Amino acid sequence: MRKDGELAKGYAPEAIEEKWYSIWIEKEFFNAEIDKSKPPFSIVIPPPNVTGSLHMGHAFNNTFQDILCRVRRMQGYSVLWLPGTDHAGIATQNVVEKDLASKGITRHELGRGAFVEKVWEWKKIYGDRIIQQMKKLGNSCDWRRERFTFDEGLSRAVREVFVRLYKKDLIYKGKYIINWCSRCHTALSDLEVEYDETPGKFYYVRYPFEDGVATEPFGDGIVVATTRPETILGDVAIAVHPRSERFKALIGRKVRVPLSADGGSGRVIPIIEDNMVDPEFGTGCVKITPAHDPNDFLVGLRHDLPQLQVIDENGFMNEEAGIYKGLSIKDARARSAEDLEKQGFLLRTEDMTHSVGHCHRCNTTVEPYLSEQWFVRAKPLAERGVKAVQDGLIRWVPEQWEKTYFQWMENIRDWCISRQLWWGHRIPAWTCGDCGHVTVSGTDPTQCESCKSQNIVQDEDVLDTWFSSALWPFSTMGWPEKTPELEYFYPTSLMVTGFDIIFFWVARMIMMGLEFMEKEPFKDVYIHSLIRDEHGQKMSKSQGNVIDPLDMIDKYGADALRMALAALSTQGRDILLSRGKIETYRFFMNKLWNAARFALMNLDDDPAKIDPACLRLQDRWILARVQEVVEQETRLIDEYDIGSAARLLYDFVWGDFCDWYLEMSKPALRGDEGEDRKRTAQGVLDEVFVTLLPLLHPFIPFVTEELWEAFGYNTGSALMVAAWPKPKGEYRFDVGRAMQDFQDTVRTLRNLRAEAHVSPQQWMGKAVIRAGRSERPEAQRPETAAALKETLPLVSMLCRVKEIDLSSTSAPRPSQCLSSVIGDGEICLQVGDVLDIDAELVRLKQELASVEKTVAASRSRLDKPDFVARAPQEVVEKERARVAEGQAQVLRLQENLKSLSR
RNA sequence: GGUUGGUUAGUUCAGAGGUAGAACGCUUCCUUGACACGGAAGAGGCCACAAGUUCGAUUCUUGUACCACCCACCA
Repeated sequence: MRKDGELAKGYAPEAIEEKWYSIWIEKEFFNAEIDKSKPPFSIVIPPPNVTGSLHMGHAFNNTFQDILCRVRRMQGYSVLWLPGTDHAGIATQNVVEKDLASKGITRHELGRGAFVEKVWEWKKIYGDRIIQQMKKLGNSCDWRRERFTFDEGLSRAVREVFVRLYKKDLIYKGKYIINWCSRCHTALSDLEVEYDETPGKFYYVRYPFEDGVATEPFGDGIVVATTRPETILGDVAIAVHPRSERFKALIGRKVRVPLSADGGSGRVIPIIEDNMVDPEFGTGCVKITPAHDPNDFLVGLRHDLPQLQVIDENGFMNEEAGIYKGLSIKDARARSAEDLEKQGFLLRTEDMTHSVGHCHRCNTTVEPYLSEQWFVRAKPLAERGVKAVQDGLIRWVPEQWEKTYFQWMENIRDWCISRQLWWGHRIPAWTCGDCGHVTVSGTDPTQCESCKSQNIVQDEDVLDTWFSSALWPFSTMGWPEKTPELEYFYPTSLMVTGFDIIFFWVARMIMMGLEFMEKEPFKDVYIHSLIRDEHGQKMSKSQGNVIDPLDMIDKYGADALRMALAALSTQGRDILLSRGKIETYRFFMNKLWNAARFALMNLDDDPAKIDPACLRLQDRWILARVQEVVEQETRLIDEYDIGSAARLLYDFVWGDFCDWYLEMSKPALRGDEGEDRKRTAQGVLDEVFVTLLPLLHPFIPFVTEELWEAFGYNTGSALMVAAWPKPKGEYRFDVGRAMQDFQDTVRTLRNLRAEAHVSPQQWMGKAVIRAGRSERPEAQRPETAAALKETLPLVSMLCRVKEIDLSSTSAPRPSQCLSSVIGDGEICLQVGDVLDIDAELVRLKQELASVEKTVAASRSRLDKPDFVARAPQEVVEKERARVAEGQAQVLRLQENLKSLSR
């Protein structure tokens, strides 16, 4: 049953969005069922952090996935879109700590247990909030299956993976130099460090020879350039390049460290040779500080040097630093420089820039720090990951990202997975207080597996949050159990995410999926670009340039936001978003709404039928266009080209359908062309909407669902579960060219009118279309003449011309008219005394010049024998037709000029 | 140092080997029986630069410049 004329004049999203969302939930349309009669389609959502609220990046990412899920559902797939959230170790711990700090509490005052309780409380509030926000967007996730990376099932999966990797010797513990954030008080993986070019200083420091023997060309010591004089206290050697003639004589000699912990004379250290030294850089000699520099650490291992730590985990000088103890790194640097200078060891300083690592969560300078950590041996896992992509098991879209992935995977380094935090999966390893053996176990052990002692203590550390995210595609479906979900929905069909987490997440999911499921975690991985503000800046709270998706939904509706994000998306370029751009798509919603309103005002209760005999040019054209759109839309979606898919619908609805077809359908719908024509025009409207609404639904689910109901199409069920349209052969009419000519005619006539500044109130005159020049048969288009004849009343209506005649070009030309050539004919608009002869002469001359130019261009092409011989026949023909038509137009324009000048 | 992407209208961006498109902004006109969240007309571009391939390059290739991004190194 149609809602006859009940539609409000303007589209109001707030009234319908909530209503439809609860209906969809109530009817269980989002529920994924294991249905072997249908092909599966599955996506696991990139789980947002529980720390904050939904931002534009989430909205974009989710819109993309929802569009794909809704299309596949309509295409008959059994769709699983599995939602959830991430516990986000450091990020969440930081937020909660900050919150506590505002109340004057530290986590240490609370203790580990109570603190973790607090974080859980936080998670409950903010985790729920972000889920609510996803629902407002219209996400069609199966909410029954919502998971959390730190929930019971997933924690079990994490432990299982840890134990299995440990047993395979793919996880190990060791004392290595790692990235340390002294504020977060934890180790970081290489990926969690962001490097910035920072101004610094080179300190040129002299290390005197221990034996006091001066040696040319060095004098009584050698000079080393360093940016970190505070680490001199931790020096254990000086290294030079082995094949450097200049330094050869020095190898094996000893120097004295120019600073000491007690203020006296420094330790004696050897001069060694190592390939790591670049003889061209700095002074050609490097001080070796294994405990505070990653390269020096490796040199130290090669030469069996001691690891002397002088900086502690809080970023202060430690016991070993003696008189410097307690100074911050910054203060110690100044103080060492001062002392070196006083004692004549500092020769000079030099300004320079170098890149300095910062914690990507809190921006504190990251220190290389020596400590015991857990690592994943990444190489064997990465090799399988590379092979899977090479074998075509996983397809990257756009393809270029494959290269980025390979480069990283082929140079992968071991992954530091332990974090000195409280919020996260605790490492399932127990160290024996008696024998020192480490017991790693899936269930909490009561005794040491080696000596059976009960004196065992669990490792304090937790796992990197990405460790659990890496398991997301299968842990969410019940692994390590063999569940029906895994069997039916794994591997997932598609992963949708941003390029910023290819290494953090995508690569690691691939490695873990292959290792534990023996199958790739997803078949396609779509990498989208990032959302920025209208000036191309990253959106951030501190910059104040954040556009909150929830605000936008409140203001413009979820559909407008979704359509904007979809239509603005392009491959390989960031999306610059602004409120104005979203508003554009809000206007589109209103346009669609009003087109539907117009249709409903003109449709009767009983369905109209199309009588093929009553179809006119515009009907055939729009029906044929709809079939093309169905075809293209389906193809674009399959190619994940969501941007083009959205723009195609936008342009079709606004341009072809509203601007042209609806206007042209008005006389028939009014009944001006008889009852049969009215019924057929109604049938065409019906046909367009019944096809168009399903195509639009994945992008703008709310408004289309409302309209589907208003049109009465929802017999039995909702649009959300309607079938995806297929092109209909009976509507493939070949009328594109004729319609094009019709449109050109209308546009030209309107243009003439606008040029003459004649308003419709002032005057509705007569126009004559002169067409069909017999002496130029190659430039003739009989189908156009026929079509124009049929649609002449429409030309008159659209151009607001009272009277219109179609005549032959051999017929006499009307007097006192504006004219313009079109095709092989011309359009004359009789304007009577209003005609400004001088202005018209100028205009005609311009038109003549432009036609002559195109004719000349085509001619020069045709004059080249190579062109005629080598260009495809149809291109040559086109040029010939262009010349012929142009020549006809030149003649006509010359005639007109002559008759006007008289 | 290396990788990848970008350079098209005032702005933001599509685009395709065969005469350059949209949105927003701008100018003029129009409250016409769906829509002023609208309609009509218009102005506005050596498609960054250079060479090559081609009958033909804004489109393909290679360089150059500039802008982004990422990776590595930085004593």
